[in-house]
Amino acid sequence: MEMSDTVKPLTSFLIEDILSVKDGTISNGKRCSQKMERCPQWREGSEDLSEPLCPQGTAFEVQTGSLDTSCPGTSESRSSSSPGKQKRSRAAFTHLQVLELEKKFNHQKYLSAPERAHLASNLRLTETQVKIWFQNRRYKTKRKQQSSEFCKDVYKAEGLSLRDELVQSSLISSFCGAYRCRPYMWDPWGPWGSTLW
DNA sequence: CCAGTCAATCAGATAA
DNA sequence: TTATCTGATTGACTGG
Repeated sequence: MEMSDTVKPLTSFLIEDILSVKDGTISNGKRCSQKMERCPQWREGSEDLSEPLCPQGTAFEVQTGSLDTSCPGTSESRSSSSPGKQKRSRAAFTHLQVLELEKKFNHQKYLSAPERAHLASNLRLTETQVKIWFQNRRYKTKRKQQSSEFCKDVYKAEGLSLRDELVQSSLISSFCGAYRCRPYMWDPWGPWGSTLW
């Protein structure tokens, strides 16, 4: 189960991938191209943050009404079923939004309220979305770091040498098995590895 | 009390 | 269909 490094994640969080998008040429943008289909606002070569950036079908549309509703959500039919229990919606941030969020996160892991508000308005996101994004981002980063440290510790504790291929492979496979449901915890290249520039 | 954080989990979207 | 990614939710905790 190779992770992000040998086979890059589909939604690339690699800053090099993200940055390579400038001039509108997406290096590996399978997923991006699909997002583009779903979001007419995302156009190639669009670096202008003044234009509408619309997360898709976010629940915050309902909560705040602050988002540009001109962009259709992915699950506009969600209101059609079970009136009592609203189906959870999931925004699909545009590539540009993620790019800017990543750039900001690269500089600072925590945002003050004014900074968050500014970024949110720049990206046409709600402050809550920006807050949650940073929250998730920090947590994911931390888990990655912890998993790699755990991996190192296992090798140390077991006194394994790299020659012990048999033991090594079984250890790795058991580790991978243990984290099958948490693939982001597996990063053989280190805590900040390739996902963190 | 409120707003923020982390940690864990849920669940939608999509690639394989 | 399954695996993966990731935005959103929840709950416990903290500081002002």
